[in-house]
Amino acid sequence: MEDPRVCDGSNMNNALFKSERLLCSSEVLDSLWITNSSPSFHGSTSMVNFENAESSFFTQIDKQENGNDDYDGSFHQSEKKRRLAPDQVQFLEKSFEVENKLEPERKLQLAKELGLQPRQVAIWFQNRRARYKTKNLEKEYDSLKQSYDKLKADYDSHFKENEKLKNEVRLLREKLLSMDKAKRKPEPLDNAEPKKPKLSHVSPIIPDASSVKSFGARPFRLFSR
DNA sequence: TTGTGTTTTACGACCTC
DNA sequence: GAGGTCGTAAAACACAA
Repeated sequence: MEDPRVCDGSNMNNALFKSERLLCSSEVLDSLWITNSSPSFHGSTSMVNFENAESSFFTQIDKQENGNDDYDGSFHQSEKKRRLAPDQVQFLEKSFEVENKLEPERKLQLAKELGLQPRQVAIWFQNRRARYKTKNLEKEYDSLKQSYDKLKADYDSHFKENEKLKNEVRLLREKLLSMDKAKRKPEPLDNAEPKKPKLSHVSPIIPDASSVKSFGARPFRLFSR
């Protein structure tokens, strides 16, 4: 199996991520963790390259600040679904590369760093694992299909060869048979009577005339006196 | 602009440890 | 019981017409 900490480029919109996604090591993530007390994604200075997701980031932060540590039941009902900001996604991707499972402590830390609900982080990891699995299955399918195609090509080629050889055997057998026939039955000479087969060794079924005559000359008598 | 296909976020049901 | 997968709904997004 492939290392789950791969960079598969699912975040296609983020050029920054594209350029960094080849660095699949824990150092990558470590470099993203902010060691001082201020969360790395709080404040406008951290918001670069938001493209179309402009408003979501602030909304997420607001939610986190108003909510408690974990899932706020009213959150999903009152708010519309919003995409995470590219920066948040990038950070989560890096974290996923390091470890695709999420321990509670890490979940809380990521949530704090990103200004998200811990539940959102958990769900993001769940979905990310699902995407990873799907991608892996596709890869596996492609590889299996390749093997199958190769095997089938081999089989077809061997099948053809086999048919060819079988045909060759048939022709040779026919040739052999006709040669054998020719040996047993040579061509008759012109104007010659065909020879009768010799039947000397065969007992005659019908007795000849002489034996019948002698039998009749001497009448059979059962009781002689 | 709109219809449509794809991706992402979020959740419930169920499973495993 | 916590956290996992799986299936799915729905919002967000991309893009052709």
